[in-house]
Amino acid sequence: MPDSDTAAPRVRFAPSPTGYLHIGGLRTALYNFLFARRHGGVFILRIEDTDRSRFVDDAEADILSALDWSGLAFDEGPGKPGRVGPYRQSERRALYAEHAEQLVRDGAAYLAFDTPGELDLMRDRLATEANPNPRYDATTRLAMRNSLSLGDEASARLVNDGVPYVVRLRVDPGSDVRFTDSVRGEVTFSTDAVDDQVLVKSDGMPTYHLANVVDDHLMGITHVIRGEEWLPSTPKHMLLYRAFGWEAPAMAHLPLILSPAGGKLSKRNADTLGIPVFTSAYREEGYESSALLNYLAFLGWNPGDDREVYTLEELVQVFSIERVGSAGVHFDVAKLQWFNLQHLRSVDPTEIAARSRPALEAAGITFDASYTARVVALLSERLAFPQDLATTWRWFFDDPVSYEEQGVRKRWKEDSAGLVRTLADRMPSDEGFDHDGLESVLRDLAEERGIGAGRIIHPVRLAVSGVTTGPGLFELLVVLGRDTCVRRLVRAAECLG
RNA sequence: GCCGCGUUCGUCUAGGGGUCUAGGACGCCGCCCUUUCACGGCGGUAACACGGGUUCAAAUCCCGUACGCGGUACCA
Repeated sequence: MPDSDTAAPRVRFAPSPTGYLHIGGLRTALYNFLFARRHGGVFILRIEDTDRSRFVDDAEADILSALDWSGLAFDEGPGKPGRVGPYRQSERRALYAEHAEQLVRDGAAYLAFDTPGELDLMRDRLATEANPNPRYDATTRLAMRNSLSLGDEASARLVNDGVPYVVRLRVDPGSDVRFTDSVRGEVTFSTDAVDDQVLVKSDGMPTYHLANVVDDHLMGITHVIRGEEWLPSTPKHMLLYRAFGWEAPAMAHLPLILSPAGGKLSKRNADTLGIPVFTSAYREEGYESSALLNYLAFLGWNPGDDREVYTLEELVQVFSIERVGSAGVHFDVAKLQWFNLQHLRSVDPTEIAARSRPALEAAGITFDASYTARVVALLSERLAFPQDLATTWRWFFDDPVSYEEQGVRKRWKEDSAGLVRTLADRMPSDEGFDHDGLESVLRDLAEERGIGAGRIIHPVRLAVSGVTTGPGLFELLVVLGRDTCVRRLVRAAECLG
């Protein structure tokens, strides 16, 4: 329906299966998704697997499952055929070859026979302090082995002899390439600074530059939304569109996600700071996908008002590419965790309980769905992650094995053991074992002894939980149940004296 | 080195010439909730990189410098 409307945008997320889905990649996918949904357009997933030397076998499966987990459903892509497939570049080789041939015929590209060794030699020869990275361009190409320097007959002979070659874009210096970027405005590059980019590698595979332009055109992509690392190669793409005589899609280059330590978020400078770089790790750490997406959406974009907590559906309603910022953004786990807390609040306790099961069982706790759900409900907004039940809140499942030292020093007095024992003796029977019943028993005891309620409340909390923090005392006692409470009170009285 | 992009509290940001003694959120700190608390309420800390212009008026426009980031591959 939307794809039959020519006015509807078509966007794509085009990851390379050279690794698992990076968190920055997820954000790029998210912005593409939001843009497509916001404008009633089509969101396409395209696998850019043209680098067979860096190909990772299960990367595509990881990308697919990460997208599925986060709810970024694509309309067309591998396993979801559309009219412009296939959606894996390795399955589109013939298309690139045809187009590369066309460029060569038109004189916009040429054949180059230089071996990797020869290229190194050229760079070594030409490299100076002032120019450490010599380019293969108009200033150097005539000194190299290509169809321009050798002539058509000579190069045809080489091709016939089976000499490997690449196809390079012929970039004419002396002009400017100008385009409007939706997030940065007008951007200009001089063709003097653009090299004769390789379009087809000697293994016959296209490079990203060729494949991306050919596919975006053939797939009817109207808006290219990608990371800023692509900005410097955009002039090459523009030159290609021009050479093919095609209209270029609108461009939007997203600010990069930076590590708090500086630089792109990578395994090296992020993992060590506790910031996972792969999407799957966020799932494993117990994040809500909606919270991750919410956080990612706000990394480089904001709706312009003070509201920050949004579901994916709500983000679709307010997203606009114009409000995307242009400066690099630092990843902040603390804020992500806050978003997670916000999102977890709206998840049903039964569901959270179910999700905590693996962690509880790994901790040796026998899973009890209804009891766990009651604990979750009691903890409500205090619970940051389902698996925290097995750590921070473990005492809801196992008797405390120790008592927080500082808490004992501060709250456990000479009379505590006696008070706790007395309370254990007076624990109401099953019918009276509720919030009010417990409170009156405790307060009566305080009054009887002529002491403040806190004198009993604090030791009791310590006795049953081992710590000094948690939900309201009476509510938690009710959840723990009479037998557990009595047992823990008596035990604490013995241990702490 | 060269090319490009960027620069408002520690972080994410609002701001698009006067309403800015710069607002919000996270974090942090304090107080309150006389039962706790990582919850909640209240309050606080903290920023327009620097230098020149333009203008009656600049965080907002222009130039330069510094700094950061990206690119500079037969990787994407």
